Amino acid sequence: MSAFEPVYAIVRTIPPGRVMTYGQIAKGLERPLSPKAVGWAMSQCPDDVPWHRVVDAKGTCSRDRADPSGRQTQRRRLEREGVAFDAKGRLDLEALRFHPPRG
DNA sequence: CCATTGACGAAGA
DNA sequence: TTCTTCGCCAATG
Repeated sequence: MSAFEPVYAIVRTIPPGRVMTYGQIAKGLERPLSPKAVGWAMSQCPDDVPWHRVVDAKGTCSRDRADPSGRQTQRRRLEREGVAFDAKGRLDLEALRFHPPRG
């Protein structure tokens, strides 16, 4: 099993149509990591994690280097949940950012 | 152990 | 607003 389960646990709490950023997750952890570490964790997340609900701090989709198609997949999945993107391919973080309970 | 890479973030120009 | 630079933690060679 992965040592990043706390990261996956948080991502799994994000409801459909909502998003979180890598940095937000990183700081929200009981034992905080760097946003890069969270990105690495997500790169090998299990299949039951809604990875598409995690975007960068600018509200844009990620992964355009490893798998160019993945970026489209993420956007498609989010749009399917009702998330709207602007002309620059960004979403409204202030409105869509999910704030998980800390307990 | 050192250097490079990776689904990032904030600050400076 | 876009691009560059540095910092960050973990994995890989």
